[in-house]
Amino acid sequence: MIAIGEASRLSGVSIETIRYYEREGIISTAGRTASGRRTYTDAEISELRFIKRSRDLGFSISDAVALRHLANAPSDACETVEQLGRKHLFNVQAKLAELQQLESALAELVANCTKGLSDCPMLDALRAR
Amino acid sequence: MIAIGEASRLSGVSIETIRYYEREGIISTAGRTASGRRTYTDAEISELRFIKRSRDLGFSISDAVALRHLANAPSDACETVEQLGRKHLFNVQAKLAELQQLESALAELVANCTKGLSDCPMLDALRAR
DNA sequence: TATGCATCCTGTAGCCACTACAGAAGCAAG
DNA sequence: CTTGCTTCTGTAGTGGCTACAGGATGCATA
Repeated sequence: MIAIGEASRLSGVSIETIRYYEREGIISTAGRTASGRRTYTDAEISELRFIKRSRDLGFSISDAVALRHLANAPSDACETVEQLGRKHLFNVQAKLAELQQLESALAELVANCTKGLSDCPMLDALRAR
Repeated sequence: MIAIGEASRLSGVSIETIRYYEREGIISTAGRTASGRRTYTDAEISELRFIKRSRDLGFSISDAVALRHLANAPSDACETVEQLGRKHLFNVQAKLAELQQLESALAELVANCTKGLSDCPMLDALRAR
């Protein structure tokens, strides 16, 4: 019988988060012992791991849930999965581009710091133009 | 006399956010007309712009506030500013690396979709190993 | 003067996905 | 029986906004 602590260790999802997932209906409701402690089956551990992997790939909770449903669907789910994946990849690439721009802007500002072009080039940049 | 709507247009900060900033003590308290509407001076618009630029560079609100204080400090603030900048740049670079990893993992998964190596390679990857 | 529309006000609740308690109860080993 | 670990429920907090509801004010036009 798997308790929540071991479920957490096995899935990589924290105890608090597992309880949160259950509360929010993101995963199925765990069984209980006579004294009220949650128990988990292997299938439920897989469920947790599936959500965890999806989250680690940056999918939102609702996407993760959708993917899980698709994983249990009869078939022809693959196309829908691919669409979800492409949409997410697109968003990730957009965020990546944004972050790269930010990085170079910031790197330039920091590099100017040591050059002593003015009193403080970084503050100058932040001040009004 | 600058009203909040124009302050918003001039600074690029939304009206709701300006009010939020005031409520939280992030910017100084705006003056009021007889009927209770907020009024802004040029200095306050600059203040908003400063916060906006800092936020656009990804600094946290508390960093932005710290930078603003440093901008008004007598001098030798530049070193502290540089430290803050470097710390932030470091975090941004870490996040960037993480996102790049995520992007390639996701891109690979999506690329496999069309190859039809299995029923659905993406779902396979999300399922337990 | 009346009307209508834009702008503004306060206060509260919601977003995302957790995370962090407090206070109580259960369980296993020595 | 005690000690210490685990688990329980319930609630509140995080960051940084954003989105209302319901009302007041300001200004231009008919």
